[in-house]
Amino acid sequence: MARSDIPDIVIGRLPIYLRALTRLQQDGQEITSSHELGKQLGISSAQIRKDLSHFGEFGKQGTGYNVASLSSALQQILNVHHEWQVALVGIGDLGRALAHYGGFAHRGFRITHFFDSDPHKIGQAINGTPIESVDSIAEKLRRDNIKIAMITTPAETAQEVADRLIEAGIKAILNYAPIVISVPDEVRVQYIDPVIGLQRMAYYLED
Amino acid sequence: MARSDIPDIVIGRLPIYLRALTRLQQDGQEITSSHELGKQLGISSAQIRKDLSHFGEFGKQGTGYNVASLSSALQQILNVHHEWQVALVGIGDLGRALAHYGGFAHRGFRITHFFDSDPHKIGQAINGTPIESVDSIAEKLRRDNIKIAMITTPAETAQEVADRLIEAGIKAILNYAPIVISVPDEVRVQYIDPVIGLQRMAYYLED
DNA sequence: TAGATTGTTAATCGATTAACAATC
DNA sequence: TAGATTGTTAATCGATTAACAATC
Repeated sequence: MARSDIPDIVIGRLPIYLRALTRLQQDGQEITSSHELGKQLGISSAQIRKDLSHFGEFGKQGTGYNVASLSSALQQILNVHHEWQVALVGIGDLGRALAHYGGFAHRGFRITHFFDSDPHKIGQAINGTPIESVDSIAEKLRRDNIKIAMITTPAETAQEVADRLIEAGIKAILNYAPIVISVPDEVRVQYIDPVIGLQRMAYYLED
Repeated sequence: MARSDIPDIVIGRLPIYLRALTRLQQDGQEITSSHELGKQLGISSAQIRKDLSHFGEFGKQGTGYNVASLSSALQQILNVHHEWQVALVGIGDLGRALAHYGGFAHRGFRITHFFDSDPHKIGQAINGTPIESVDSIAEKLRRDNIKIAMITTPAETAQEVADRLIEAGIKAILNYAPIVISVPDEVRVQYIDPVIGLQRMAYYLED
């Protein structure tokens, strides 16, 4: 089945499955089933089987799935079986926290490029790598063929930064700035805004 | 229409609308339309009108919506017209970054309680408020009637922390730990894991 | 009045789930 | 063999969109 024929909502669940499988693997569990996974994730077993069926047959009737091989298959499908280098723009508290976050390493990503516009920050080292000027984004990212970037600037500069990243050939942006950015069709954007999640839950709270 | 009759997916878009309206308001724009909002957000105008229609009539034919009053209406609907106090458990780099983040203040939330299990951190002040022991979660959150919490601990302790929070009467959890936690039906959980977003986008990248 | 935009209906589209034959 | 679980089909369910009367 062609890459573009598979619903994006299915793609969105694959990383969740992968995360759960990795955890099972760490716990030393060798076999699992769509029922067990579903119960753990709050997803129906039928949905898990249907989702996986878009990509092939990974299970064994009567038994279930081998945790290691399904995990490995999902890594291949998601393109995270090797490590992507990632650029980070905006070195504030959040940017630094992400730079120090150990959770990227074994899940397919490593932040290798840091950019900021503040002359006081440029030249400072993070994880041994110097922070560079946003003016050099195009040059550096093209040189190293970087395809993924994270934006952790204030909302006011996020669109401008996005424009520079796109000019530099970036194809995937994780945007922490609380604003929707406009990008060409071939560039993907994911958003992280904690307040969106909080407000969504506040709706259901008694006041 | 009753609270529970409205699809959660609709609720999930309201904070996006509110965020865009707040921005328009800051820019001094007084009137907008479902078409303008939709174009900005990448959502169809029909969907925006349909979503809003669950809650009443907020526009004027031929004109559109008054930015200030629609914004205010959405704040009321979402229950963020007053400020919620929020507890934060896990004071690592990410916890500190959230504690210093200025973006909660005018969107309905303020972090007022900090917890950690590390004796070296307990007693330290953040924003003038001391970090307290996770052992005092139940006591402190019940005393102050806190309903919302954020978890920024490692995955290993997230479920245990969630259990404590639920025991303390918390009804909404924003979970930054990369693990699905199990909670009773009356408790809502939202997840933030940057790697999930990165992996989802990696699928579409050429390798 | 002419133009624009809402709120709403009905049609379309797509996602989820129930059920089961196949089979380990 | 009996029990369990997959992969898949068809039915159900729900969400999105097109279209338009109402009306500012």
